[in-house]
Amino acid sequence: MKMSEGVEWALHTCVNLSWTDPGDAVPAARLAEVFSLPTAYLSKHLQALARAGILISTTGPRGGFRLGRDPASITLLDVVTAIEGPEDAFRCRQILKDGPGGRPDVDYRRTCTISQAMRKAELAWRTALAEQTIADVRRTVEQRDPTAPEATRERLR
Amino acid sequence: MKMSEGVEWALHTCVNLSWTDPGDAVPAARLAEVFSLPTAYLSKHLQALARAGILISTTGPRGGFRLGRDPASITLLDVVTAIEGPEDAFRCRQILKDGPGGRPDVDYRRTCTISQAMRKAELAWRTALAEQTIADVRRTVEQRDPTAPEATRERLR
DNA sequence: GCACTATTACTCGGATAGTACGTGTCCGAGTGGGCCCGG
DNA sequence: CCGGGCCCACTCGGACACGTACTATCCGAGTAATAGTGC
Repeated sequence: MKMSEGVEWALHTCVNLSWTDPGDAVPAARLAEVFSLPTAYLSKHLQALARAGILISTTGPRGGFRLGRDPASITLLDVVTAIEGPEDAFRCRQILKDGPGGRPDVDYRRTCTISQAMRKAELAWRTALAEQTIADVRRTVEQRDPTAPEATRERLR
Repeated sequence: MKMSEGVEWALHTCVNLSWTDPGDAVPAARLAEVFSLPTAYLSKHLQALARAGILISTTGPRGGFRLGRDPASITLLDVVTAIEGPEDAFRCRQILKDGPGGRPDVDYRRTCTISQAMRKAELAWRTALAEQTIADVRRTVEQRDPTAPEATRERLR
């Protein structure tokens, strides 16, 4: 069970973008060079964020990516879901259907006790992610390093 | 981010084994045919459970797998960790090291704010898994289908 | 000086290879039971 | 009848292919700024 490292890239990028002027778009190449990331691959992940409405992409000169809405309304769950997709990590294959007494018309993803237990845990995970926003992260970073906003802002200019 | 389906197999198998006599071992082939699973592949996962001490394996005639300890002391987290490994789904690659002001001697897996936020969520997930045991699942199943214990017991004889 | 237009450089976007991990399978080592033989 | 030893079938365990999903890259479509031109 491995999460795409694109999630890490996406989160850092969103925080960085939250320090720029809301109207200004930053090209993927600029965002990538901050962490020495492969530009094209980061771009691929940013496209996913754009499809989810987290970012807004603009083509042409002076184009690039900018935040699609207020950082306080972008949860970590939003970003993770945009990159990883909406499916749960634990997929109930409903093996009870192939077992004794298995009914083809029953949705064991809901009725199977084990499936329920695993879904309960994943719900706790998703809840914890949904409780934290990009704005929360940004605020914590600023408290630890007050120079970060201006430095990042200058770097992405 | 996809969890191995071996987790599902392992959990069902552990519950089934909890209904058999503690002293009796059940071969992997018998355990597999209950859900029409590929024997060799299930066996591979059961080996992992045995290495973790969740199951005890016995070779030779009348051999097989049996629970290594009381079902009440086997948490879902134990099983998941045995199959999936101890690593977190989110692996901080410490991209801050390659960013501006990155220090090579700093462990950003602990200091990075984003890493901390993701770890917080995974901790919630692990906690939820650790709160549920094989005995809990077994009890719920028995309440819904009182015939399950004896039926399974007979099937694995 | 100003408006319009054609050019041009810039950016995203999806289509295309490479790689690692999860999936699936097989055969050999080891073990315990059961049968045979002798006492 | 009983004990011991040998044989054999059974089971796990690790080593070996296959498929899928993540990683990485490239080139083309579209766009907006810009420079040039005519009025």
